[in-house]
Amino acid sequence: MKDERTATGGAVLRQRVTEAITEAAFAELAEVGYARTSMERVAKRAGVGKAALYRRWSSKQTMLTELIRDRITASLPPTPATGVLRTDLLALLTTIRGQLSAPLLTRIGAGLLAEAGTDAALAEMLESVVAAPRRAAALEVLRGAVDRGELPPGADLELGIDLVIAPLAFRVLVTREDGGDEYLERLADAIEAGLKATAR
Amino acid sequence: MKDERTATGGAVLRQRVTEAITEAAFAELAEVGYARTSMERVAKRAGVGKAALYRRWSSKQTMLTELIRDRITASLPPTPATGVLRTDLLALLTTIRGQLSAPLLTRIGAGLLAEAGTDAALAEMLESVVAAPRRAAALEVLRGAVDRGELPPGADLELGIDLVIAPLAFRVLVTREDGGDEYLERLADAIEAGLKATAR
Amino acid sequence: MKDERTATGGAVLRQRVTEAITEAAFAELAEVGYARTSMERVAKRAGVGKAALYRRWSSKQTMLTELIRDRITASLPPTPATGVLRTDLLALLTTIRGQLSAPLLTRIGAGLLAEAGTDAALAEMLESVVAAPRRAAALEVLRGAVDRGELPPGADLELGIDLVIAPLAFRVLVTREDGGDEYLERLADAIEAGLKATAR
Amino acid sequence: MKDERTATGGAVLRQRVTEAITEAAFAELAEVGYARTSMERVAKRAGVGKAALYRRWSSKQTMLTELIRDRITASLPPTPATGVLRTDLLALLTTIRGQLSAPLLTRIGAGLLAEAGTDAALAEMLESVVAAPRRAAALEVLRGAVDRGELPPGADLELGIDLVIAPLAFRVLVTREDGGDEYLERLADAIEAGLKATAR
DNA sequence: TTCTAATCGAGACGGTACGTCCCGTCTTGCC
DNA sequence: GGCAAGACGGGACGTACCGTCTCGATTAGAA
Repeated sequence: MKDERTATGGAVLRQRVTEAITEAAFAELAEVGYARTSMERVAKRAGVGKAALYRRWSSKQTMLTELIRDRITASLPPTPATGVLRTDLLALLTTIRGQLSAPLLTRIGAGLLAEAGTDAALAEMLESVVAAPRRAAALEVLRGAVDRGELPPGADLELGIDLVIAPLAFRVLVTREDGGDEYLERLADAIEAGLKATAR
Repeated sequence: MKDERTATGGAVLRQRVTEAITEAAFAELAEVGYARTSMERVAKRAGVGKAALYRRWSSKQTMLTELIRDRITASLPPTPATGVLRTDLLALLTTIRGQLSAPLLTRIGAGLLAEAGTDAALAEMLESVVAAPRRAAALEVLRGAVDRGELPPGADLELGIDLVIAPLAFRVLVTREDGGDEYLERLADAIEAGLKATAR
Repeated sequence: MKDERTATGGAVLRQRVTEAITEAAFAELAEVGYARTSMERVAKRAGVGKAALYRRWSSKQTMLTELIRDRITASLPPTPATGVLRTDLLALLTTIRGQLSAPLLTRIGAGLLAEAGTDAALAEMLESVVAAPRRAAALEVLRGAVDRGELPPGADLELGIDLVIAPLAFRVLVTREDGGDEYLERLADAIEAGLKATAR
Repeated sequence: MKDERTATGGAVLRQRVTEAITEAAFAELAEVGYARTSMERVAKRAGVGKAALYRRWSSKQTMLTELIRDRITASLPPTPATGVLRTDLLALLTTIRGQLSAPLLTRIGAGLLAEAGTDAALAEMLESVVAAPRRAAALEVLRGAVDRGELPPGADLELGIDLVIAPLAFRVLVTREDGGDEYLERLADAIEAGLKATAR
């Protein structure tokens, strides 16, 4: 996160310590979840003083938010462009399903969302890092289909985005079923057909 | 929930106290959210000893889970049966949107879900009290449409349920946009057309 | 210290806990001294939560100050009244020497005095509980001698008080020699003769 | 103390840095007292890195002990020798009073003494630098009086030393009254008369 | 004058203690 | 026996220093 040096001489947060903390924090998150992760245990586990944590982040919330954001940011979805809507949709749905199914996310996803209700900075982060890129990818896929004439010009692409993301996210994160390949295929079919019906 | 008398003696949990606690708890939930609601503050706010809380519920989780469950249970969605799929869907979507938009739910919804990741009892409660009835209502609407021939016999009704619930929930709880009437209409159109495309 | 009950029902600081803390605190004082005594260790040693300490005293300083004050207050010097100045002086000096030599006092006396430099409440406490009673006892002894004609009417009794207390305190607390019986006798002689020389 | 050059290279502890630290340390001592003086604040105040302090002294105790010792050493009392006991005593008492009244000493005196209880090196320093020279001066004054026949040969000069130092120290450092000139005169009278009475 | 090694400011490091807040349990005396 | 009040042991929070260590920049004696 930081680690860029200051103007003159001066101390700098050490990469090794940051890495040890990061590793310990994710291990705790995986073991006890977002709410029960404690700074004290993270520090102990990383073999580090509590101050090393607070030198990097101003609070527990900030630390977890930032660590998770960085990890999520590292896995942006590519935008498929096969030239066929159904194929593009399937590829996108498969990618998103894979990212949502990551053990970390299923473990802490809801906790993050909950925290976002209180913490505007976290909410903004989730929007910009998690939601926006996926909405953008979905929008691009749909817009391509409109350009190629696979979807009518008046199709409600905003609704289309919701259809791409919401049912899958719901299934994986809330219902905690995995959404098998067949599910994805039928979802892709439904999205395509459904969107055609939304043209003004 | 309780307030049934115990076996011996004449002592019974007093209704007035239970009500004061309930009121205070929801007030705290609304003000500070699920995670930051503390038993200490609820007791103080209710003008009640902490023991009065623990006499009724075994833990903070249990108390909040139970209180919220009772409140949610009180607002089960009716199953519309107008004889026309699109009308039924619109009615159902409107009802669900109304319930999801309740200030309490937007405030603590994600927190509940997060806690459910750790707390199996809460997860089970949410499934049985929140999800199942709404899935059942959606299923009944869709099944009626199949019976009337509005949907083909092979339509994937499980996916249909997701389409009814997920995009709307996502919009209201995550995106925090309200999903206006026009959104509901297009969504209803997309569900109907989409489901027709899922027949084997 | 406290332990008097509040008006209605209500919790009360438990005597047993207070005693355990007191015992642990004096044990720590004896082992590591005033400055290095820590609340954390006192609590651990007493088998008590830190909060139990802070419920009784608002800070470490306050706790130690109050505990020590109470212990000191319990040992007020009696005022000897044998009718002979030299005998009275010897008795008083012996008593004071005994109290100053208590292991606790030699261990923490200077620390208390140091803290008093910063802490006006402590300073006032030391003055009223430690100094004033001893000054009063000395003054009474000397005034009796004036009344009986053993000392001239113009003798400087304020100086007399200093002569009774200071050399002995200095020897025991600073020089850390004990001031044997012979020392006390010569000191008594010097005080008597010295005071006679201060009459205007 | 230091500032002598090392074997190789050109590096030497820089005088300017040492001076800045010294000045900052005494400023902190004066402001917050012995116990609350922190290395961190001294370094910051001196515009110096913490390492600069630890390069010169091995610990906070050592640093403060050494700095204070050097400052005290600079103000040894001269031994008056007027040929008349009472005059010598008055001169000595006046000098000692002046030194004890120095703002620094009244601020940190008790703290030093307290620390000396734990820290043998500090205790030894105080004895050799503070106490011993003053005892020696007092002893020389008294011995001269014995030689001149102003005091009997058997007079208890050890007690005499206590009488010179203790009441005055007590008044200035503990009672925090100043001991006016009249007090010194009566004290001198009392010492002279008192000592005459201690001859075997 | 150039080289070179220790000192410099800055502050991160692992630790220990501070004083606070909340958990879920326990105790007290009133009703 | 329920009740209000709140003390209890325990654990985590975020802060302040301790004495040590790490950086790159400075500085002054030796070559």
